[in-house]
Amino acid sequence: MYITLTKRLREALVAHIQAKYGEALGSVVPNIVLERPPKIEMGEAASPVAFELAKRLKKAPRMIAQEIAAGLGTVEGIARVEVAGAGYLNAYFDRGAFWKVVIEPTDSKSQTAAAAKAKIIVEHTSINPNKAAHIGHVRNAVLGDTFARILKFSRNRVQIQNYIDNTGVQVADVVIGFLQMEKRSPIGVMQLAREPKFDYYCWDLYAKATQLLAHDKPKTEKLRAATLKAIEEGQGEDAEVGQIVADAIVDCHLRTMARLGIGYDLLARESEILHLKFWDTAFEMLKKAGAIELATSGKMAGCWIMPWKKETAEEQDVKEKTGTEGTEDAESTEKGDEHEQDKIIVRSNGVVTYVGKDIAYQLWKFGLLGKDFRYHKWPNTPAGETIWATTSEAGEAGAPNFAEPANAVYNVIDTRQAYVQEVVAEGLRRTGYGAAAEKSIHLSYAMVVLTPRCAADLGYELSPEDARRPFVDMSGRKGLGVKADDLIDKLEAATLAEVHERHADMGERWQKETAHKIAVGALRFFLLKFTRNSLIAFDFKDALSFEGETGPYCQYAVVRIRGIRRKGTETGGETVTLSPETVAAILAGADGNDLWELILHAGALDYAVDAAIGAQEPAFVAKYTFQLAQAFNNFYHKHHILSEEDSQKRAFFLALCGLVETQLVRALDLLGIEAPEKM
RNA sequence: GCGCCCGUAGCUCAGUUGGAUAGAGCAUCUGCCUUCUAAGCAGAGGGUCGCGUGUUCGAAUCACGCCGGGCGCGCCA
Repeated sequence: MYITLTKRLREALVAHIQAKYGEALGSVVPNIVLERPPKIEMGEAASPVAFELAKRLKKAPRMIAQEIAAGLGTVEGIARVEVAGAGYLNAYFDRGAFWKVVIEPTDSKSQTAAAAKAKIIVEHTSINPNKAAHIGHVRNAVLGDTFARILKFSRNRVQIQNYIDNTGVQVADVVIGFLQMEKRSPIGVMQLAREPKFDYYCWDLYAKATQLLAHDKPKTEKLRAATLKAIEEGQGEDAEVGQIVADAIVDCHLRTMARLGIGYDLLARESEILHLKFWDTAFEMLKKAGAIELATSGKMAGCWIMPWKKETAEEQDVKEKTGTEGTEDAESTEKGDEHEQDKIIVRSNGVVTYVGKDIAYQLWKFGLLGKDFRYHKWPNTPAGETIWATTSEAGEAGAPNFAEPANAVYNVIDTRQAYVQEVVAEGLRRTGYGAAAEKSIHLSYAMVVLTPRCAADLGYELSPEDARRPFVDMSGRKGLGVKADDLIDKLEAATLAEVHERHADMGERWQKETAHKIAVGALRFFLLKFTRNSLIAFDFKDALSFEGETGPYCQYAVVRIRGIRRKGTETGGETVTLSPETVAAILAGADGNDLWELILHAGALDYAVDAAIGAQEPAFVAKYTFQLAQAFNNFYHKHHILSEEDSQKRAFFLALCGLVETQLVRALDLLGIEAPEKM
């Protein structure tokens, strides 16, 4: 609701300013900034636009503000506009009218509007299927899942894809571990893959394998290359074991993520990108468009590369005109070789790199490749879920239209891959799809790292240099990291102990379910409260905290409301109808400010969601949720709802509780958090 | 060396695109459970927004330069 009013106000201001000062301003449209004033006494929305106009009109800002305030006329839902300070325009909402809109249950007509919106793809998780998921992977999945929920809330049609690199080096290393180091047969691996915690087994094996492979480089390079080639081509025991490992690990990842309420629509597998010749098609497109070229000399001779220079289009124009392009003698430039940043797309042995495959995949997402996968239902999905996967065998009927071109694609990938992601987008651009390149959005985030102390707690011996550093990277190769399932287990144990203490009378199953919800709330909120750019230095103490700015705090506010409403319906059944006048009277003046601020905040979820999408920042919704819970707790302590003497006031309080509950539950749902009935 | 990100309270972080007196949580200290669940609330202390110079009515926010930290730059992904 907040966004509706500010939008209306902005439009009115633009129209009025254009009409009144249009001539003096010429074609310049002033930037109408609307902000929240620091105090509620100053209104709900304010604009400093008069300051900007003052320059052009050569008049005092306060004078201009007064003129605007006087001439603006009425705006629906806004009671009045006042001038404050040196020239601020402060708008005061009609509190009663706001309440009336916000308290009405939202109708279902928004559902029909959803169908009209364009399709958006969110790709997230995309963990190499060769080991257990760690907390860094969970940050990726939680960010992607939450952003997808936010997009859906804003009535977009969202398809969630999880890219499975089942033919990469990481899988190859584990295959080497099983076949060469442990001398297992494919059947032996298959049996092992059915055991619980297969992902944990691979976690250790992968660390061992890379360690061993690092010892004897020349020999292992060959072994690795051969294994990788066999896997890519789908030939022999290597490929067989690779398939077994990748599929089983994907199952593990799906189960882990399902614990956190994270699901997928499609598993897009790299093997199909290869086998269905997606790359071959993309390769032709890139060559035809001149996006890539065959290097004939230098160290990259024989490779297909994408020439790459970090410069803007204008700079390129200048270069073309001045003719500084084409200094081919590499000797003269030596280290500062401008080809140093050229990106290899196809290796000299003819094998395409990850970037190439990703370009093909990205082209497909936008419906530009002219090909499609075949699909089948993924077996062994977690209970209640239907997940489709690509296949190169016969497809299964009933798959959603995955080939429908996306209007926008969000790829949730950590910030270290920013450069490679740029290359992928550039690939689209140079193939002639600039619009798709613009809509190809890298939703980047900083890593989750460990404090040296945390790493020590996990039992890892740090090298002296690592111990001196502020943080330690998690590393699959080193086997260093906080495994997702371990952390969730730990959280569930901690919450269960607490729930048991508080509700010993409840059944065991109920206690476990409640503990689970709280654990998920704690973990998801912990990962979402940081903005994407912020490095998370993981610490068990913070992650296991249930107080303050945490998920359980937000859940607790809902639980309190439910308790009140439960007791309210038990004790008194009197129904009191609230008149708009009564509400307006309650909210009027300074006495009503606190209540009004709570209502205002409850009605500003749309604004938070809008800002979150605009900035691609799920943390905004987490912040909103916490603040709403905080505002409610404040209200809760100030007013005793059920013992309120005035029946009109009590009815209002109860209605307000209902409003806050609705909005909190919605906001929490966007974060993938469910509030329990009691906790 | 080049490129990207960051530097805000003791610690961990917000700060919605340049706005009014810089905010939370944790930690510390002081109060509040016979009243709707204390996973809570109220209050206190704690700041040269890394440093400097600019841009302008106005800068934590923008530009440039330093200082300090992280990441990326492989025929890995």
